Amino acid sequence: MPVTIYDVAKEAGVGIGTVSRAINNSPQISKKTKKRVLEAIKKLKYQPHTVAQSLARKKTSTIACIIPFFTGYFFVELLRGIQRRITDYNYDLILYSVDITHKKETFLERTLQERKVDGVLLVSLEINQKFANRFLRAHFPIVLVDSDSPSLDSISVDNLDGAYMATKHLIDLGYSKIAMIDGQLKSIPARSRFEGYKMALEKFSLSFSDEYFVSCGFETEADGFNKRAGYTAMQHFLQLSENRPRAVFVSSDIQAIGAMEAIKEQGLAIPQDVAIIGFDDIELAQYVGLSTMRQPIRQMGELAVEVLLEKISSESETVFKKEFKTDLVVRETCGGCMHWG
Amino acid sequence: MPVTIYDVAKEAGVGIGTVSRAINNSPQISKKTKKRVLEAIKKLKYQPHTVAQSLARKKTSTIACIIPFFTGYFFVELLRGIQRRITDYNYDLILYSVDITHKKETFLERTLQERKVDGVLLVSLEINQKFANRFLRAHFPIVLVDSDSPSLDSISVDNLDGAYMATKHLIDLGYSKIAMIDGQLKSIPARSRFEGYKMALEKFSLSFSDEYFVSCGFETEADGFNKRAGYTAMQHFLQLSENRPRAVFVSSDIQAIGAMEAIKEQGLAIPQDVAIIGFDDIELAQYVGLSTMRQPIRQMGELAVEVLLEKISSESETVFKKEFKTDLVVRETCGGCMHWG
DNA sequence: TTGAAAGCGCTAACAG
DNA sequence: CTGTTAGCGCTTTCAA
Repeated sequence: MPVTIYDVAKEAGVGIGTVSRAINNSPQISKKTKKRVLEAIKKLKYQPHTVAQSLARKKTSTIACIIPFFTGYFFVELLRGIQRRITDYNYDLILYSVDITHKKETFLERTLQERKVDGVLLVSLEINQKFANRFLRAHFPIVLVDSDSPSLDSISVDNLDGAYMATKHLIDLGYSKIAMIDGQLKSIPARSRFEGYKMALEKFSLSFSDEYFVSCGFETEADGFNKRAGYTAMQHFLQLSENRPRAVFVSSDIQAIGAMEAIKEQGLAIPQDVAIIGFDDIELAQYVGLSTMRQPIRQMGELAVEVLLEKISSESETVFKKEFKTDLVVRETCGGCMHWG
Repeated sequence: MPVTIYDVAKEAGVGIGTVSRAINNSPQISKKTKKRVLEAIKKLKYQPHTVAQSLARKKTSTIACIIPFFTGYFFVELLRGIQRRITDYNYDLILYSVDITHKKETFLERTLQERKVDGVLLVSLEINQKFANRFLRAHFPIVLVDSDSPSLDSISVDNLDGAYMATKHLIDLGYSKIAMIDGQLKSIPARSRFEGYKMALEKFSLSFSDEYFVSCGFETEADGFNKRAGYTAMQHFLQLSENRPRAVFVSSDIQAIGAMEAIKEQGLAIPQDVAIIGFDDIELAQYVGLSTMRQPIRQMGELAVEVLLEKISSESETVFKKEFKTDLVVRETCGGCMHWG
């Protein structure tokens, strides 16, 4: 039923090789015959069969993106950037979403083995050395986004710097009892943000106190970057009553929103009683007036695709590293700078 | 370099057909040889090449999802449902995201021609009869989600009923000057919601007035279901000053949020001066206390996959139609029912 | 230039 | 049950 390259060849009175040359803009074909073949193609409404092409070319024009779905806005925005570039380059995107039942290892294994995609984008997920090596050995292109690993390409955000700036913002505003709510420390971004926080304290001669730091390690389900975790962590600080921190740097906006709920539930005001600064600049942030550190999410997605496709086509061995900076977005939750209606 | 079925056959001392039978759980193979083959497979770390399988089987175990990216939460939630089921069934999902530069027709054409996927999920997008017929003629499975077309499978929401219930809720609360802000009327859901609104007015003997209806038709970029459209539409109503509506049913939460901003900017209070009810129940809704009609988004996604895969495997010709109902979620923007802290 | 033929790696029909 | 063989639809040498 479907028309094949043989039908076209017959119609045009040429061999199938010639048809192939015509559709692949091979220089090894005369203008004349090419024209004839193209006409036959149009007449028969022929379309090459992608799967057959993939098999013959050993290339699928498809990449995989392995991504955790819990991250809400960050994920959507990143995917938007990825999609845009992917489509520009005429590639296809297979989406693998990691959740409680479907682990990242499953998908890494799958992409590595099935040869259904030419490369993979691993988003916000760590990769262990064993897998990293397997990708390297197989010369299977992979780029990490919002994550990092020494021997692999990666596009990330300078979390340490962002956390430093956030904490510094609080200090600049005059706060000194500054706490931090972080994600699970097994997460690299979480660790870097912790470092940035401590670095800022140190730089401005404020001492770090265990009491003022919660890492949401009790959240086993995910990475701790969720609303409930923020809520619970904040309750911990509020129990300190008069000793409670007057400002807290929260490692993600979604946690910050949970924290804000806890504060309001205690009948306390933001920022008068407790100031809050988040991280991410998710869409919700502007609605609740949350000051935060913005990540250039879309750009990260676009760049990731560019790097991956470059890797696929060039086979170059150099590892690519790019670290974006974050921007401070001042809104209402830190006080001090309130200059709007 | 990569190990093929021939290597396994040689290692196990059998023919390639036997190897194929072993990996495809064919009943036509003895336990004994199967065991031997499986061992050889393990020893050589053999993995079937998906692309080759696809070509031979004429089946790709992949489906496409064509979806507009502007819909934010609705989209994420739906995709979550889709992903879950897709993974359960061991299928892959290729994502095509429609935006200003990349039109749905491009992707419909692509899926239809390239034979890279076994079926397609068309989300929140209309399909014209010409394309519908092409899919039908090609026996190419397609299911519409949050959309409809007479001859194709579809999973949608009872927008008319939802709009009716929303409007009725306002009426029950005692409002009579009830306006509506809708998306572009070229959108089917927008039209149905308009019908539901009018039907409720009529049922309770309130008269419909042009002045109290704005369809965001001036928004050319997209479907009008966005924040700015809601903001602008609400400004229109507020210009009526004392004649302004006292309640408005807004066709989507995101527009409702824009409308709420316009109201607050005028120094008016919600719901005291103007009550608002939305549609969708996006995540933001709960943060701003927006009463709204909830759509069972995740379930729609899951069902869509089930229906599509069923269609792919069974070749049945019966068209499947499912219409979910919406649920009223009462929060703070309509007044009357405020019974929480 | 062009046609013929040999794969790409696998499935499935066909003999035995 | 199992091996052999003929495709699946295309790309790519290799001669001519």
